[in-house]
Amino acid sequence: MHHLPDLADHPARLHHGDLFSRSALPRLGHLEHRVGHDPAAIFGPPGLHRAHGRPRHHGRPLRQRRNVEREQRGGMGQGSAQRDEEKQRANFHDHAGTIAALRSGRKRCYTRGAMKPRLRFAPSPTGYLHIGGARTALWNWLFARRMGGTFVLRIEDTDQERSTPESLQAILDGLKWLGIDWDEGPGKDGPFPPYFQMKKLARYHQVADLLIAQGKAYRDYTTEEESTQMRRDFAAKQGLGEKDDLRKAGFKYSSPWRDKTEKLDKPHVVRFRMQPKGEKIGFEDLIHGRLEKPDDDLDDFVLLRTDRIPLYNFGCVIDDYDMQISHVGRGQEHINSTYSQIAVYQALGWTPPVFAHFPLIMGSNNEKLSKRKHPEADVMAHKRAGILPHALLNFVVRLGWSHGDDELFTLEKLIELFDLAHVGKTNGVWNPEKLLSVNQHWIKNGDPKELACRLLPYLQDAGVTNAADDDRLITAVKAFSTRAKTLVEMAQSIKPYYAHGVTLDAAAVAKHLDAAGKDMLKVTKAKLLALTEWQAAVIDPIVEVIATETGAKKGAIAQPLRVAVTGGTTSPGIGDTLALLGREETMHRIDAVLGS
RNA sequence: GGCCCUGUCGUCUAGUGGCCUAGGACGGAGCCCUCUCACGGCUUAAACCCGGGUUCGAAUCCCGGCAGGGUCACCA
Repeated sequence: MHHLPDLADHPARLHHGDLFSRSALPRLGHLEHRVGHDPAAIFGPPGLHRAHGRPRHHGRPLRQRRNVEREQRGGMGQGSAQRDEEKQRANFHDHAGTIAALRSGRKRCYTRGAMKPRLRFAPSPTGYLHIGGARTALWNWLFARRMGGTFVLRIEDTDQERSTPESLQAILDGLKWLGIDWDEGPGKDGPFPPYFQMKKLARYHQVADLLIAQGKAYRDYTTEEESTQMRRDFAAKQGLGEKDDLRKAGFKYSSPWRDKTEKLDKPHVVRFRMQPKGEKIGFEDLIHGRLEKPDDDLDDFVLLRTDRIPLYNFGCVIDDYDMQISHVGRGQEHINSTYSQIAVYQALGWTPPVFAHFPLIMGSNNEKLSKRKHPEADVMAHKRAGILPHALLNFVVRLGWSHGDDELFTLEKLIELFDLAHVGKTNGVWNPEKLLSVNQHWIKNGDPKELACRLLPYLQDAGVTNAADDDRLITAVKAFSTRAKTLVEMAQSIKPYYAHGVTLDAAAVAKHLDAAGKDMLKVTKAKLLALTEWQAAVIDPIVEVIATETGAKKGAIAQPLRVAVTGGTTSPGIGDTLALLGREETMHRIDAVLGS
């Protein structure tokens, strides 16, 4: 069991003692006196999502659709309960209007007035920042930035077994490295704290009690032994063995406490009391359109564990509501849990946010990219491998999203161009070669000065201690910017230029430094000695001059020199190479070969 | 197995009924440039899962197969 401490800079102005204060959670003030009453009185009229403040723009097709629904249900005006439901449905369908607007490129509904979208990234601190999580964060962040909305970081630390402070730090570090910042969250006070789920347990309990009071949830006192016994009984009846998967046989848990209301002084979980009407339950997804399934397919899932800690499907709903999240963008693996969450929203009379379920990122084996099977799933592993943060962002943003034939984007361009309408539906496979080529592009086209700064730590790691963030390094970066796919590679390439002397490659020597090669080297040396300046621009012509004077091929001149000063047959242009080395070191290496 | 989602070159993708003889990018092959290695430029091979419909016309709409993925916890 771990306990997550506050971040050093997290204001943490909320303690359990003031959890119910007005300033902290406005609605909770009334809640205390009104448990058991109509939720509308506590939470405001159903169907009015506070994030938007007022009903949305009513598009004509939608109105028509609603009218059809009304007719099907036999007209309107049958009492307030039904009107509320009507209202709620109407508002619910307004999301479809938003979606239509968004998909058709009309973003006015967000840029005009107070309707700024609020998005969030809600990782659980149970490991490093995952590449899939990073893309989810990026897309949400990009959308928020583009629309002038708010990006919230919420920590879902309710898994007490696996959550660790180290993981939290790792995730924060990963986001920081990528340059994804947040407007509200750890270390950034916002209007709807706290941003750690473990700090608002009382809120979840309160909502759970409300649901129980309304018969929409129940206390389930079934012990673990009893439930395993139920499974065993089922297996026995079906003639299944211990190892058979009960799900495949259609096992469905059914609690004996489902319809009971007594409150016992015994440990229990709180379960949602699913009340299927034999209808479809579903939602409009920004990416997939209408998504639905039969409501009797859902079971009585757990809201609160025995230790009173909420489970994902519960905490998530309450937080998204409390934080007034307007759009939930998350991975496709959450589609099936969304149906359960919709049921909670409906039970509470809350309008759900707009959902967007992103395609998954798959490993080369075409399985969901996982931390265990795919080392490349770790964002920071790419930092260690010498990938530029922006290159990783550029690569990952295109995995499932497109802007015509464009592939390379600056961050500014992404903020300008990113939209959910062009997020695709199909899972994508992680392609390391492409990442490398994107990285190379930004190494090639990045600011050499910035690159030099970034390169320094990699040089340190490579054992180069005498490099500094100066003109020489910038020259080196320029010389190798078209020759390195990663910063690690670049550091390796640059390393020999910061050493004294060089190890000669035997094959290279045999090929280029035979007697003739050495003779040519002497000629070249004499020309170099005569130089008053030491720059690529004056060194390069020497090869040309010797070639015309002696009639030798340029290769016969440059290669012996190259082998002598670099030890091998490949390097940047000979002028750049010598300039980088400096006159003194160049002469030292030539003399070492000529033996004088 | 139930339910849910998805099928365009090997991979990422463009494509929203005629601009498609299906475009771009990575990777592959080849050529050019060239003092080496790169960069760059050019060329090239490579895909609409299958079968039915709707339509004058389908990669695009509908249905059925098939295939892949996801999900079925007191994880998130």
